[in-house]
Amino acid sequence: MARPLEFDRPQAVNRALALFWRQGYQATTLADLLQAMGIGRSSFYAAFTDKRTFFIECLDLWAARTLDLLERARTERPPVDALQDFFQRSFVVARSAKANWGCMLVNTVLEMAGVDDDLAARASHHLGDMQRIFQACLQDAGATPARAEELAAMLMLFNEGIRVSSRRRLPEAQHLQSIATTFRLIRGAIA
Amino acid sequence: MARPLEFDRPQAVNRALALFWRQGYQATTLADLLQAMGIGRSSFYAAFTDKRTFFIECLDLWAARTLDLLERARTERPPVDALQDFFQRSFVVARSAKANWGCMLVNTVLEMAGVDDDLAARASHHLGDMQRIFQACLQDAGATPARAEELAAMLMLFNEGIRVSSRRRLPEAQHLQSIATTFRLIRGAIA
DNA sequence: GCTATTGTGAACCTAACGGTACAGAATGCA
DNA sequence: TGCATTCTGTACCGTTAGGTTCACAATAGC
Repeated sequence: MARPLEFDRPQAVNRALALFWRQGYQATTLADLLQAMGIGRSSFYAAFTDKRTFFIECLDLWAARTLDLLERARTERPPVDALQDFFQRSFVVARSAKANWGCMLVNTVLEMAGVDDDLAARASHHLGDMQRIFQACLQDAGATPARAEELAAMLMLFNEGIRVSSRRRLPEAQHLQSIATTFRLIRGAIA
Repeated sequence: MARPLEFDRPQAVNRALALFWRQGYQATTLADLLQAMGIGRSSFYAAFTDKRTFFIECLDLWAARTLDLLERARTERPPVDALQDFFQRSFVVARSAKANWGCMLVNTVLEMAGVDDDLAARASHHLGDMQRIFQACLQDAGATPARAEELAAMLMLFNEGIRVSSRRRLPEAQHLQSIATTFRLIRGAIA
């Protein structure tokens, strides 16, 4: 038939995702995206419809990867260790990649609430999925369903908080300390 | 000499502040501001220099009011009650005013980090001031300085988290529950 | 090698942004 | 009443945003 795509789609999406993650939806212009992805305007619109649709694709991808990371950890370690590792790892990885941009879902909720409620709701929905995995882990660790639900809610609150805090360029030791303290409490509350 | 200002400056600032608080800096256009404030373009630029400068004025005002609220509560109630009331009140007020827009400082940190780092740093600085009051309250309540510092950090994390959570339009009971649970832990950790 | 098909780069479009210029209206003072 | 001062409404400006158009280039099938 005709020519194949000339650019590496997954790679281009990854580069754009990093931009959206760091700068948010509004502050990321099409020119930014095109330069980072190394493609032209028409290729972009042919492949991704428009900026907003593309942002949703990136957001969903970010969520899927994060949930997958969590689920994978759950099969490899004791459930609470998996959760604690999930938080710690997100800081270690962020530091080595110099990509301390928090949680894209949290960022999106705060940026878009009151501006584009559908986008905010979508991000919020993904956070709900995350919280459900938290709850499953805690239940696996022996918490009663009611207790697991309560602790999962607290853990999500902690997640939202530390992702904000991590964008404030505070000493990193504080964050690791907070994680340690929080999980000491969690472990105590399960028993 | 000449004419006095024809508009009510504090009122105009309040109305603009509400817009910035709800929509953030980028999503709030000059046209939005002018309409809400009920003034013309030239009056705006004569009185407030430009959009960014004006945003800083609103941000600082929001912070000053919040810190004042906190300090005032501190003189009227036992220190930990004052803190707990501060959080609870922010939800009660927000509900009655249908203004559940979280914390303008948290919103700004997340919106501007990586976009306008000076603005983000300014908001972060105000959060630091808040945290110092948390710490003072906890110390007044009998915590050792080291313990007060640790708990104040956790309380700031909780603040950042619940302000994100409050923009997700979740059932409000969950938030009041979280406040109660958190302060049960705090009180336990002081003793 | 010819052609139908499809991806691409560059020029272009409209709308909206933040910000400025300026004429005129409203005041205080003589 | 006349003048100097200053605040305000409106028109305007350059820039940039997201999005479209279209001619051309590159491929696969014959």
